[in-house]
Amino acid sequence: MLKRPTSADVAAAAGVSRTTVSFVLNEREGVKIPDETRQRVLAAAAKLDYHPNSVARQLAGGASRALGLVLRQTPEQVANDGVLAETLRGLADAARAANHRVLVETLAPGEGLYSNLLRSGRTDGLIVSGPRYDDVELVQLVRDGFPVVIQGSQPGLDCPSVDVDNEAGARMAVEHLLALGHRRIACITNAPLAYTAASERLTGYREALAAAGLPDDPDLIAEGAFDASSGHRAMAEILARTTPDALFVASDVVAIGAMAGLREAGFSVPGDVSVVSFDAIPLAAYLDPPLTTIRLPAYDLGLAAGRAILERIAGRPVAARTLLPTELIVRASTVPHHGAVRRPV
Amino acid sequence: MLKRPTSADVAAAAGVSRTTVSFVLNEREGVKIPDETRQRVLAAAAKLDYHPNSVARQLAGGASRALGLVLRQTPEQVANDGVLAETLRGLADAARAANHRVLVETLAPGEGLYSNLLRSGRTDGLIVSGPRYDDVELVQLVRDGFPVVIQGSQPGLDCPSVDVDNEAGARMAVEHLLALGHRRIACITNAPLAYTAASERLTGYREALAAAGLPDDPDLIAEGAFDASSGHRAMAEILARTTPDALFVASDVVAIGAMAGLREAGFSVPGDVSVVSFDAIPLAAYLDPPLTTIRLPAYDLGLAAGRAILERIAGRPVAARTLLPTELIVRASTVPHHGAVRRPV
DNA sequence: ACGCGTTACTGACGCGCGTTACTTTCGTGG
DNA sequence: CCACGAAAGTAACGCGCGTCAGTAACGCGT
Repeated sequence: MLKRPTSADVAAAAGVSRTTVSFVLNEREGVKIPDETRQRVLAAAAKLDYHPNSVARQLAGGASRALGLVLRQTPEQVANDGVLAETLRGLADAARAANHRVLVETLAPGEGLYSNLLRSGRTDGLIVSGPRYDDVELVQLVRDGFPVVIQGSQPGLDCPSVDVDNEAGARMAVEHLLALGHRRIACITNAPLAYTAASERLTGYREALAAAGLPDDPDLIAEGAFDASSGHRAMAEILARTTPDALFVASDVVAIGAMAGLREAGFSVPGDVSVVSFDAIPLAAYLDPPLTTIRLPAYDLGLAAGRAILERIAGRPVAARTLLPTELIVRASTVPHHGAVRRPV
Repeated sequence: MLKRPTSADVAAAAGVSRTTVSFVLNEREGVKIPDETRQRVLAAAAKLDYHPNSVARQLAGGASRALGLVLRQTPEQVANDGVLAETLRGLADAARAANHRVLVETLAPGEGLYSNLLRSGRTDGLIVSGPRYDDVELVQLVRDGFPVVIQGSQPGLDCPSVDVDNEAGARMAVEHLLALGHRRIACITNAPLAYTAASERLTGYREALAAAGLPDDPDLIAEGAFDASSGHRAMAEILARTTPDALFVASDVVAIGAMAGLREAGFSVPGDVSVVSFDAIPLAAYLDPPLTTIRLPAYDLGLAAGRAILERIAGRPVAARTLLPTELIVRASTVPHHGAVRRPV
């Protein structure tokens, strides 16, 4: 592979100085370049197939024009995350609009040193997805004043965060079940409660019940953990204790496992148990039955996170917390309650 | 935010030259540094919280130590790709093992200029996922000798590619149905046939039928297109023409739509129609019925692609084509054929 | 003829680091 | 006592570019 042309080569070919080449190619304002010269430079650059070395440009300019996305999740979480690709797309679009790139680092909890991405100047800012409370590196990074945006939430950390409104979404889901006349409404979380999204969604569930004057019955609650099998297990736990007439599962993927559990126990959905879940993965519309679910605007989430970190990098103030609205999508997995709770066949 | 310390600062603090600092921190071989000096340098670096500026290092070293992943897919494809996250994880792990990073560029077909990633020296090599035949930039890039690896396949392009063995996988799926006694086996593709993965899987289907002495009946074949709704539509097309007793769908996601179509038409799976699909997304095990499917080793695919591009960057020869093996996972959606084809209720 | 402003450019430095070639010091065998 | 080599370390250049201060040429009014 032949050596790449440099701006000096272009300068020589155009018969001008390197400085002039830089001025022309960067369309620098405040500098007058006659059209004749400009054309000569552009022609030379085109003829040589010149592409400015962006690494050198970064060094000279002091910014890397790259955003780091740190996935602080276990491999299982990543594999089961139905909306990660969409979020990434939103982030990439936000970055591209500002002439930045996205650098991805997948790093399971416990693994360290992702902060090198920032401290080494490889990225101008970091978006951290799904951090845990015990993320010491992150705390230090924020304390040192580096541009960081959390995707999700991390109470107690003085750092802007972008998230979907989990609480309102969950409340909306449960209110839908209440409006249909259901009263014994179970809840399976999307993850262990150490995850803020999980505890927020559980809070939304409880708020809706409380607002309807219903008691908070721990028998109706079980913990899921990202994948379908956890939903299956959680469902079995609940059914061993009691029989709900409706179910809120805080994740479509977990809901699929939960519904499998219901089927095995002889319950039909929505005949015996209405089910509403959360996320609105594309598949949800094609399950049997099609899932009523809360739409999580994944693309917008990535876009908002990208815009937030770009603002922070630019030194502009950013809202401490951005909450994206959710939306209820009613499908066939929820139906009105009909009198007594049905018994399994 | 205070200025980051440079190697000169460390040198001053340790009372040595910048060169020595570089030697110590990079553990350069062939250079003897007494332990006392080494410790002094390391201590100074630690005290100043020094992190080498990787951009400067890239400039000096001539390599960016970054791999570019270009997603040449439509937003719909990305959203419905159940294994993209896994592939990305494999790629990121491969990169990390070689001290590289992954830079992601999502670029729908038709949009241009992703080649800047490479030509500007921002990345050392590119992995292009799902390119189309008319990708002029890609052809030019390969012709110019830049390190590129295709994830998928692109016949006619002189460039290493890494893919799953689609043909063998599809053959395995159909052979499984044949072994169960099925004879009227329909096929719904995962994508339009312009996509090589789709046409390869269709070829595998045809080969299996031919090997069993069965005719190639076009009535039994329909085209899917990435998402569940396309599977639903394709299923309707087939059912309008004929009634199969088994079905091979070249994608789990599309299969979910197809099964919804079967249900609507009054057929049960696997009672009336056995279904086997492709990809083995995590959810497949929890559907109703759990799907028999061909496992696509997504993580390994990313890992292999990463290793291949790293080899190419290192200047070592790379196999023109790497095919990863698939695996049949038998679940409840396939059962033995029982005499006559059942009619819908 | 002279001063002054404008136009059209350029020289040279700095970004932070890797690296080569060189210097200085010291121990040692002859 | 001297030559020589190893040990320990350094000065200086280059990577490719952005950018500021500066300069040469020229027009113009007086």
